[in-house]
Amino acid sequence: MKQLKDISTEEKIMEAAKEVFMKYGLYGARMQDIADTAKINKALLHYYFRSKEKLFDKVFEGALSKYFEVMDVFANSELPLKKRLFQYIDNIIDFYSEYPQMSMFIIKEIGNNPELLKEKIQAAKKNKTHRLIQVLEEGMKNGEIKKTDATLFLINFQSLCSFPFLAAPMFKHSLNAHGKDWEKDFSNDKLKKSIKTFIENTLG
Amino acid sequence: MKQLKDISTEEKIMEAAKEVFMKYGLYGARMQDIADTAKINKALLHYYFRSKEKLFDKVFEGALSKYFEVMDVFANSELPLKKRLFQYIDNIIDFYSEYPQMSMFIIKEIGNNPELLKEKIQAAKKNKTHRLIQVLEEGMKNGEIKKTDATLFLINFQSLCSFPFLAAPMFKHSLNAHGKDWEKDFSNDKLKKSIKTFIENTLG
DNA sequence: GTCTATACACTGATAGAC
DNA sequence: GTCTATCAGTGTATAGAC
Repeated sequence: MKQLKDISTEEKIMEAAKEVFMKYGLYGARMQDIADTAKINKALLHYYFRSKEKLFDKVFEGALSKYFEVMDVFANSELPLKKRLFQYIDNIIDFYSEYPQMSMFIIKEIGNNPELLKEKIQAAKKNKTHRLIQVLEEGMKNGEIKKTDATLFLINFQSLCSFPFLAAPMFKHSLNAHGKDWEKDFSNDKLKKSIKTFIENTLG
Repeated sequence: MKQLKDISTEEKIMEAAKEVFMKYGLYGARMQDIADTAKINKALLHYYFRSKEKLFDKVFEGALSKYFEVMDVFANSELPLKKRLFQYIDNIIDFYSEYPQMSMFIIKEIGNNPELLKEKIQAAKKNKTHRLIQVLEEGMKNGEIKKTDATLFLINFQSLCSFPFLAAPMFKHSLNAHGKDWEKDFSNDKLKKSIKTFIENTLG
């Protein structure tokens, strides 16, 4: 059984590692930077996690499962399909709001090391995205929603949910630089509503 | 006046630098990696561009202006507003198709160094996004398009155009892993059409 | 302009005191 | 478990031959 003290330091490291790895990626991140952020010594990083790669793996694994665990709520529900989609929108937007860099981090690291990470992704994602497409196609078959390209719908759907948080820094600079106020113009509720409208228009 | 030989090597470096910087970012990229990619010696990098930072600046500047220059086509045209939007969609999708990492690169680097890059972004973007919002709001005023939140529309619009290319590696793995064929299921034309449908539904 | 050799700082990682 | 000191390897950058 772990002691409270152990958890504290280990989790301090994990939190710091998450922050730094998400910002700079595997190769760009510096162990010193992680240690400073966690307010501990560099050597402790190697004491808890043997190497940079191992620490990164832990962070990446955690990010992946959190990322896809939101999809469970959607897949397991017994609500009507469109209600499930709406609920999923609420959940995923709230999730991104809390972890704005999550999506970017996963995409970027997968893009850089596709082979290395393949198994992890598949393990975490199994029965997630796949099930969503399946459910969509079933819903189209039995007439619950309008017929459309399920894959393309999924892409558009994920785009609308994810990109605003990825590109927030850019939007912020761009809008603020021209007198517009991002904090005022953008809100999670507005975004949710607009994505729901997209669903209504696309799936009827 | 530059000689042809000079341009050749300098551009070889720029191409290689673009590739490596986009993949790993400013801090993750290695000069050796850039030199290898350009098939030249490491010392030559410093001969043409004095430092890593200076080389990065050149790459980032080029990326930014290319990224926003696509918007010019939109802003300067005298076509009806919706036709301009449709033309912009065609252009930006073709552009991302050629430079899939461009959007990610800019977003990521702006996110990491907001202060450092502020002026460059503003210089490159001036009268671009701003003008687009302006044009949209004018179009709503004179009844050419349906009234809606211009900022939120812009976010959704950019999301639909950019994210599919950012997340392509993830989508690819996810779909291929479950029997679906990304290369078959996804095409630029399908994406263009779906975004145009979004425009129709949103702006009437 | 292009290469080799090298200076010098920084990085991940380990040893050893406490 | 936590720290300081330190090593080997790699990184950016420069000097100098051709």
